[in-house]
Amino acid sequence: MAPNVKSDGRTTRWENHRATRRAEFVQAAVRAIDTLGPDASVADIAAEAGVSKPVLYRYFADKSELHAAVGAWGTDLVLERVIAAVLVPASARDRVTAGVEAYLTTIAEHPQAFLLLTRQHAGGDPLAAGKDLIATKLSRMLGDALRLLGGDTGAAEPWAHAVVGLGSSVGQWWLERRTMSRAAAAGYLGEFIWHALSGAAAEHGVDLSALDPEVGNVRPLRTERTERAGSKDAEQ
Amino acid sequence: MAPNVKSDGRTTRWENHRATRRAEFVQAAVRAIDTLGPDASVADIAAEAGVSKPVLYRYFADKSELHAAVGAWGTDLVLERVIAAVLVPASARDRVTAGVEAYLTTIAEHPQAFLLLTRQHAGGDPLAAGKDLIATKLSRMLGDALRLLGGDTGAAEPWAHAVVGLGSSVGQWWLERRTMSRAAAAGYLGEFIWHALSGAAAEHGVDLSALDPEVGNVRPLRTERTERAGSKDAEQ
DNA sequence: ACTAGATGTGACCATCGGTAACGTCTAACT
DNA sequence: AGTTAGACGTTACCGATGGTCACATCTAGT
Repeated sequence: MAPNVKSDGRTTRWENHRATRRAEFVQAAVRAIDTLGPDASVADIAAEAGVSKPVLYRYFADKSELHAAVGAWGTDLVLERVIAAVLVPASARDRVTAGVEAYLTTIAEHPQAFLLLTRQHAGGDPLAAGKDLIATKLSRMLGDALRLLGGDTGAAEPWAHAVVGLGSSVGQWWLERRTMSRAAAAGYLGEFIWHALSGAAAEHGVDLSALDPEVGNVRPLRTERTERAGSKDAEQ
Repeated sequence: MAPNVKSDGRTTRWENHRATRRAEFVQAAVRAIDTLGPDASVADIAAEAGVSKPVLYRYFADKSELHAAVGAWGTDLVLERVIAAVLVPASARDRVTAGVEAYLTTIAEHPQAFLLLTRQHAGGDPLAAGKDLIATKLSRMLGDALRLLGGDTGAAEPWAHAVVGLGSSVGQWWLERRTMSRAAAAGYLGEFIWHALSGAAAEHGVDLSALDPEVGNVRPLRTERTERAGSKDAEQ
């Protein structure tokens, strides 16, 4: 018999199911967006998932919440890849470029879905889009780094938003007009970010490139896989 | 009889009027957006202008074209202010910060309208939003500067988009959560941009701060106000 | 057997971008 | 003079889309 004799086993029966179902719908949304573009309608997404609209609306309050879920999925994917790339043992600057390259590689896999992330959240909607999610996490990382280095932690937030906006804008540009190879774009972009960060660090008497091979204590970037349930990569 | 020659004084009579009327509608759109937010409907804008929808649609093919017009207006305004601020005689770095401060000041005057500029253009719509306009102009400026300095002109486009995206993202963040003063935000942002550009320049053997007081030939920035002239496709 | 809670659908509503049809005014042409 | 071109303006309507309702069904726990 069931071990959990809460008030009703009939209520708790679904709790597990609902999470997996919701994840399925997010994947369906990603597929629909990949094929139909970021303006895919809710009906399109429902059709892709093989259900009708009201079913979707039982899992997501409105369209923006669905978009936010897609954004969270994309955020996790991008962060995962970028962090993995940055952790490789190399010079600090090369690691920045590697991170940028991983970023471009990832968004190139889902170009349409990525465009959703760059969209600002619609007016009046309190739910934050993917960009804000990444900016918040990055802001925390930068803040920790600045604190360790004895820098001005006030810079963390604006710089985090700067890097995110920069990445989103250049990413979109690169996806739409592929006027240069991924490696070239990553090189230019990495150069830009590296100089911005290392220059600022140098101004405060810290030499970032000093910590090249030995990744000691000055690394606040923990792997920090978001403990969101589910393997997002199982797809297609 | 009716001559087949176009003796159209009747045709040319309106050409001047239409331009001013269109500008009026753009201003009405800005007012409506300022009060109702960036999602103001076409009907709202028409009401603000004191006309009905079909009148608007005689001047703008669709909503995105109206938005593009608002974007062009904002672009001109921002560029005008920033360029004026950058032209002040001071150290190169101070001028960067002054430009950033002018930028923040300008967008703070029309926060809602500014959000329109940050929105990406809708899917399938070939019309570029304000961000792309600025990015294109900035790209040309950077390209000229890089050519003069003997740098790699390939960096112009990605860097231009980087700066624009960075500005748009940080601008939006600063407008929404005013967690720091304008001067502070401008300081951090200016620091970031300055190090990115000067660091890259230094890598190519150019010292940007060398050209501090005398602003000589390294100035491809023309004032270039586009909207007044009417035809904004004067150059590509 | 009964119930809770999820599953599912087709029909429906409200909003909004965009258009059609219709009519008026006025300066320029004949 | 009368005619004409081209703008002015409105009401009413269409179509797509986000979002909801009412109603029916299935299944596991009580």
